[in-house]
Amino acid sequence: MVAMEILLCVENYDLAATLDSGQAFRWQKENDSWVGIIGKHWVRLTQTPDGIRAVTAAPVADWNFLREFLQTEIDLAAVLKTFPDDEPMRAAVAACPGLRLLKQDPWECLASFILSSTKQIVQIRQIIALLCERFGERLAPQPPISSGFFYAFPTPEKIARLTEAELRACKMGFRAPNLLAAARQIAEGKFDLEKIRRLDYAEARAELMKLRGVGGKIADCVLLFAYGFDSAFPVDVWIERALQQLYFPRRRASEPRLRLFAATHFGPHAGYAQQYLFHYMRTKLN
DNA sequence: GCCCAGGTGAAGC
DNA sequence: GCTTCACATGGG
Repeated sequence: MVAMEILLCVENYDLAATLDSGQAFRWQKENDSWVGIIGKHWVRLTQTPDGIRAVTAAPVADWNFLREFLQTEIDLAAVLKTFPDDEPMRAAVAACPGLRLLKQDPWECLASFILSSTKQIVQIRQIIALLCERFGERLAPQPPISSGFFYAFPTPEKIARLTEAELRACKMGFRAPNLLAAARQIAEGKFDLEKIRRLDYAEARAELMKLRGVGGKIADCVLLFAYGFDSAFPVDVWIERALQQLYFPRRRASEPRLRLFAATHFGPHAGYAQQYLFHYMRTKLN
């Protein structure tokens, strides 16, 4: 039914933690709600006792874009059961039992994580906000009951036509040429983001790593947050610290060694486990 | 000023 | 294989 509002019934879904856990960078808290853009849809999300209430700025005929993005159909309890039964995982899950993985647009996710390297999450948000304001499509009509304007994430074609200087002006520093090169390859049809879906995990990872500025960590983020490869296990400074402290407290393990451990220890949904550990490390007091 | 941030790539052993 | 370094920029 065409409507501007829907209630997605879902249990065990921590909306705030999910939208604010460093997998997506464009969601803003407004009072008790979260406002963001999915594709060209302006959306306001609110956690309710029954699930998640969504309000849009324009009538929507097919709400699957939202179910897909939020991954509300995932049986989280079944995923959690596959986690190893050890003390660190128990603590990480207990700290935030409704944490979920989103399924984002591949280009937005890839571009965002190209911009993420050696940046704090707050700053990644600032860079992406600037990029969208300057080069993203202005979304009309202006959304109700909300402040400011909203923009779509700029397309590869749009970014491909920019200069490196215009990108650097968005404070992205040495990441600018990497984003520009990726956008140009995609816009010119030399790199196919859709093809990634048809590859297995190892092939898909290798394919993404052909892009300048995309190493194993960023490739894993994109595979996990946009393509749904649950086995992808991004190892960043936080996760490296977590694995080192929680699983190898006495001896130092190299990054390849940690990746090997992660691939075998956390099971088929290692990526979910990774998100719990990441959130746990970033939120716990110590 | 100093150190660090959801890293990567190149260069050195 | 492992270690070190440059790379922009801003926050604590």
